[in-house]
Amino acid sequence: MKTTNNNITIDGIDKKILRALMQDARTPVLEIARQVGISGAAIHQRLRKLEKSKLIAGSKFVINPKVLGYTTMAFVGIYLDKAISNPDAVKQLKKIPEVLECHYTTGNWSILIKILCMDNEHLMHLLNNDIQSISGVSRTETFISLDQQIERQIKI
Amino acid sequence: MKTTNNNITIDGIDKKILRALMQDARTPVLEIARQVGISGAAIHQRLRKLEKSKLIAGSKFVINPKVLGYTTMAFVGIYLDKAISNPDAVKQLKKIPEVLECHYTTGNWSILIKILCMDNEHLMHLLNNDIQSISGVSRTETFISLDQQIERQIKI
DNA sequence: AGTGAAAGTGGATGTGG
DNA sequence: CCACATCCACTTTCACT
Repeated sequence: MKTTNNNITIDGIDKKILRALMQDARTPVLEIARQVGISGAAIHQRLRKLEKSKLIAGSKFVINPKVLGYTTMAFVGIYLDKAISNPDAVKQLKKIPEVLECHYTTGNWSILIKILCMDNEHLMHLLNNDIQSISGVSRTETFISLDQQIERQIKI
Repeated sequence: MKTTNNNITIDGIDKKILRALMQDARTPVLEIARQVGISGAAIHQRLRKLEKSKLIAGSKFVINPKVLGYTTMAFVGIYLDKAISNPDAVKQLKKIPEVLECHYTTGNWSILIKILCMDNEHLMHLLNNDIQSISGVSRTETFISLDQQIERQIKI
């Protein structure tokens, strides 16, 4: 029931605390306390330990982009000329708000991005006008996600 | 300054509220109130409206997997035999906790997954023992993410 | 490490502008 | 749609175990 890495040891109680907060960051400390059977103050102490260990990176509100009309997600593999450095390309990609993830990958492409658009037309527009126009981008390969069937964090 | 979609209208104040909470889900309502210059009660009313519209999907604690020793992220494109249905394969993939995302994609592959492992050996083990062994999986292509340079939600 | 209580702060709500 | 005031719940801290 214990997991040890990088000078941090988390036991079953820590895991229960984390699991509760990973589901809902606003779960009251006292409710977690009731669930695991120790006092609220103890939960609080453990949370401070977990924050100090940097295991807890923060908390985020998750918004549903579909409500705003963003319905088309896609992955785009990007080939870069040798002339351009990866950091320069990433700098340009950061300016495109629809780019949600950017990875420096092994394999065919230099860069793999995840991008969220309103619709196919929007995607096409971004590919042609914003991405292809970045200097050093020679070619792209696009994979549209018809359905995201799994979305989760690592299991604690 | 106004954005309208799917019967929901969010103005500049709503956007400020969302931006604050997307950064840190535990930002106190009263602090947001101070920032935008209206009362806490008004913020609260707007939050109820946003929740009702389903724009707010929830809140999550974000944990840093590196602290637990998960340092290798990869994307795996999966080819499926025509014999196997996509839902059946996804059902198997859900049982592998290291699989964080699973997309039904257009293009070469049937499925694209994002996977988080301790190291290359762990990745190899998962590919050979867990993923390749799923019935219907004929072939995979793996792209290791050497560095994730962008990670964010859609801009409000 | 954990408990229990005390003190401070923020969340939730209803009334009224 | 917002402000103010109230009440209640939660967080945070501390002395003690």
